[in-house]
Amino acid sequence: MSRNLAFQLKKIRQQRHLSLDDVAKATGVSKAQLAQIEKGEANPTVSTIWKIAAGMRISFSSLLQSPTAHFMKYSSKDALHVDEDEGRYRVYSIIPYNPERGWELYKIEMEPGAFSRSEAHTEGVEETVTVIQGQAIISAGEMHELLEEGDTLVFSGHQPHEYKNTSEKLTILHLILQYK
Amino acid sequence: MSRNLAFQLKKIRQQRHLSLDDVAKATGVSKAQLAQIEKGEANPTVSTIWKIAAGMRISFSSLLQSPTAHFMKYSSKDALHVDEDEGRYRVYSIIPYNPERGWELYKIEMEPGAFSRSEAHTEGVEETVTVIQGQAIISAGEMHELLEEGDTLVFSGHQPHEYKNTSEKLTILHLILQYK
DNA sequence: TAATGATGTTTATTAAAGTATACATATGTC
DNA sequence: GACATATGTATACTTTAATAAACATCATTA
Repeated sequence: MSRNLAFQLKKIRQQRHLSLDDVAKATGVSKAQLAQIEKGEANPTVSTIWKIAAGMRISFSSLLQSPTAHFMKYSSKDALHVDEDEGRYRVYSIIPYNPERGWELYKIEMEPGAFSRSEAHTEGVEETVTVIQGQAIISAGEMHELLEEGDTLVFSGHQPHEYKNTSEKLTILHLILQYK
Repeated sequence: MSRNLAFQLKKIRQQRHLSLDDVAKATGVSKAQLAQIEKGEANPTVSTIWKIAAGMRISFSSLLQSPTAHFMKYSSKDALHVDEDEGRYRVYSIIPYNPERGWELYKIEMEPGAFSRSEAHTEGVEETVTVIQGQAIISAGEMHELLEEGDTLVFSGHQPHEYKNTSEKLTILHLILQYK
């Protein structure tokens, strides 16, 4: 996060051939703090960000947006997980939510017969479920669907919904939660 | 600025029927701090904003954007002004730059014969000049234009440009500076 | 009516953001 | 080579963001 700021500020400053003193004068933010920010070692307040954006005549987005390409590994070893249905329904967070991205990815393991029910999420949540292995019945509101290996279902999460493993083997799902 | 945050956070929290304790648990930000933020009495750090956005599953923009309608008076009495050409060329800031808006508005007063030259601004600046009273010659790069009362000229500010009052009376301009 | 629980506010403390100053390092210039 | 200027870095200090815990307020229920 402060990485973005660090990168963007330094980039803009150098594009304009300005020194830290120049920026300090233009924005009213101290040189020391600007240096910290550019090194990604600072955690500035909104008022500081405002002063920088205003002084540099740029928008927030151009300050906060991530540089460009990512190359980021999420290890399954680090994946947090939550159990339901007495440990027979297990949810692993693969990619956690990120305000820039707007969605998150889970892996779900369901023992034979395992079951989970979710209350309606907040408005504007869309669920995308893919069956990696096994099969499952997904219900949302009045709708029901049997999904087999390779099948994917998309539905609105703002209604109560259920996941059930109807097969005799372990079922594995990938679940993408997209927030409006 | 923290006004926006205050408004949006409270709105989202209430829409979802959550208490401050709920949000504190979901975001990892203390209840006291959340209360301060909602009252607009806080100046949170980016990491705090990140925690709120991530925990609430919302984007930055939805947290930082201004509520809706404004109703804001900028008094000419408060307008900062800068003089050039020995006080015969006067610039008044009417609406200061604001990162959300992306542009700013100036009033310029030029005594007869008054003159001002600007070096090239940073890339992506667009100037829009309207003659309120009198007349002026605007030059930008190789181009020249005589503007009379009611005329407006739009040009890129990333080249050296000049303003000159060629009339016998006080000339008044409105200048909008739009940043990319 | 007292008690319980849930919610927001206030207060005291700690951790860190922000500033100002001095320091180091380079790059000319006489 | 000494001096001056400009630029980024490190240090000491002040202010304040953030936390945790106690407190106030209100509703619901026994």
